[in-house]
Amino acid sequence: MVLNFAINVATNYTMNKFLISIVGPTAIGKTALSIKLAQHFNTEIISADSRQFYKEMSIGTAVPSQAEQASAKHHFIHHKSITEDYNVGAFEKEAMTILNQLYESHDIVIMVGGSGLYVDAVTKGLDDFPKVDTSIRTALNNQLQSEGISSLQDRLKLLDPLTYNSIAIDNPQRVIRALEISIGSSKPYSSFLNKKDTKRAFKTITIGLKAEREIIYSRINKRVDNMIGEGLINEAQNLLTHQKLNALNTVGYKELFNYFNQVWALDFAISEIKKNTRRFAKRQLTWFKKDPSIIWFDYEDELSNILETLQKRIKL
RNA sequence: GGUGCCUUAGCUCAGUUGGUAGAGCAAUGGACUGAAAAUCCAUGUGUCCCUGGUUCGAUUCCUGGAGGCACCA
Repeated sequence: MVLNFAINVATNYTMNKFLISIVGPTAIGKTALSIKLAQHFNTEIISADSRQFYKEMSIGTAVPSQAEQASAKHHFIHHKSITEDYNVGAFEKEAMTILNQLYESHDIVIMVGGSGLYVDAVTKGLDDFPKVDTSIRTALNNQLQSEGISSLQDRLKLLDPLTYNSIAIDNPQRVIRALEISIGSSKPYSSFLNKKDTKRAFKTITIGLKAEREIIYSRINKRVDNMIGEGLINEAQNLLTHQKLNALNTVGYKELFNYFNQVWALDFAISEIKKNTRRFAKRQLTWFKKDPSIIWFDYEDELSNILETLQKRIKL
């Protein structure tokens, strides 16, 4: 205990590495800001966007353009295939590896992304869970199909009453996740929680971009139209054979699959993309709103204002 | 110009045999520890077109008006 205390004091005292994390709803201008900051601080960018990982998707995920990627080095863009299994835990580990490498030659690194869970995985850390066989999840999903959620709930109540009482019990993904860990490890899911006292070797400064809801929504509508103009329909059509993959359970693609499968008219599919993107933005706002450490700026604020705030907090 | 029908939530509409109203969609609020652009939970926001009358009481019935649609001229 005494030793741990001493180490913590020592790391805090010498901490002079910074992660500037940029968050906010989709289509508000995070990418542009991240590149300006990367250029200003002569550093690189970590992307925390759960769909920009996949190299088969570009237009619908609003991946930074070639020019943008040329003006600042990006990590975690197009580094995985949609056919690979990928998740937050793997992302956290890879991100920490890259960050440690970057901090050898940089004092400041930029992170940008709209996936709140992935952002928090880097800044706050996740608990360690044992790896369990994927067949368990498959079996649980089959059980959900054949017997309904209540049979899964009953099972969880037996294996992990603590989790049964604390999670959103109507949410199949939560119930199945808790069950697969409890079954696969023979220990309750809850027994793995809050075990890790995460200490990062860098200090995080989080910048949030905000705008009136109406402005966000009109930017979303415009962006979707632009995506269609840039060839999203063709990009989605080429992925139709993979439509069942989790990576393609993605706004912009799943709606067009309904068009290709002759369930929806094209105009309707496009308006659904807009609607689902609006709802996505709303969920992002809900996530980020509750983090009191975020320093918010209007999407039209001058870069100099943001830099001024950052300079005050960065003491190298 | 005549006749008929319509006007209620952001949209499409239901309804009240007279006691100030409710569905779907849209929207809004929230949750979130390896599916997270995923998944799940909660919420009805209203000059019932205007005016006058009847009535204890009118969004509902009656008079007049406005707007819309259809048909006839």
